Amino acid sequence: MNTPYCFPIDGRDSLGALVGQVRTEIVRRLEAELAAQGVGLRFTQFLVLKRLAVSGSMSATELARAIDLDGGAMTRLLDQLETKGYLRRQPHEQDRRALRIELTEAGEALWKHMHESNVATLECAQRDLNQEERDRLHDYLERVLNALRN
Amino acid sequence: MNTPYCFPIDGRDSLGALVGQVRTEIVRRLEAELAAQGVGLRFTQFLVLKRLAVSGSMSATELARAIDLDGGAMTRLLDQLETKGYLRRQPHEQDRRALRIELTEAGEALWKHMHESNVATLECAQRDLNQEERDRLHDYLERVLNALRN
DNA sequence: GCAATATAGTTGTCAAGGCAAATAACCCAA
DNA sequence: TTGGGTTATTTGCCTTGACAACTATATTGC
Repeated sequence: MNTPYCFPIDGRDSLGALVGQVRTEIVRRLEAELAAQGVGLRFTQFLVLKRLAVSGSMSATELARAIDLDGGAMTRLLDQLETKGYLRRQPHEQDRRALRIELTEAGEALWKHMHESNVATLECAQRDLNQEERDRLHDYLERVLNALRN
Repeated sequence: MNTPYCFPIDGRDSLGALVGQVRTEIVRRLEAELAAQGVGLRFTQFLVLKRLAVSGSMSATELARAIDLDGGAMTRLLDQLETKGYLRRQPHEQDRRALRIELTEAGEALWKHMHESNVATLECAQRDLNQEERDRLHDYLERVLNALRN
């Protein structure tokens, strides 16, 4: 019997589409949480401030790699956040090409404020997963990421 | 003893950043696979053709919702894929406002060709996960997605 | 030391996609 | 049936981010 067009369709979304949707929803939710707190920041801006708050000052390139963003986009993102007064470009001690991006007092204070939104969003996302499942999800995602990056 | 600036840092990337990076890498890998096959399509274009091939003809809005894309972006995406000859806009039988987007023969043929790239990419991504882990990863992601969407 | 190469940051350009407005058509209730 | 609200598609406008070119500085090989 001839069965044309018989692909192994699993009805499920493929991993690419699924992680894309999860990311979109996390971004949406976090930006909404921030807006509810009166903080008008986009997800990427949030990531920059978070990284600086968590890991401390670093160069623009290190920052760009840390949040997986293009260097050109980083320049303009730093412009925005510097204008808003949340960070400063300082000269790098060892490398005259590079910068040392550091949070201002206002940036530190903002992060303390945004931290709640961050926790709330992550908690909401993982609401239906127990601790063991959360750990496994994280583990699986990191293994997938490593596999993709070889 | 005073411990200023002691945030509960877990060293790990938060879920939002992690899924974002996974998605970026999957997109990158799939587009590279497609390019290696001589197919010059972007990830989103691929998603549209895949959805049509898997689920059959549907309206532009259904398509947009299925791949989580803005309606305006969908219009322009359909323009591109129609110009390339992979799909057709047909009038909708029941609803004169709507369209019935259907694959052309060329579109069907292209999907058969691209299917391999899709499988290869997913296999690469999940290379280090056994079947049980793959199922769990999928399950967790869908639960996270449902939690985020309420 | 010096030439060749690599890296940091900036800028211009472009495509993708989100949002809002406009138009057309549908649907429901009075 | 008709008026109000909703939905489908299209278009304009705008922001984000990728890529490439450029300058300045660092590093490496000889």
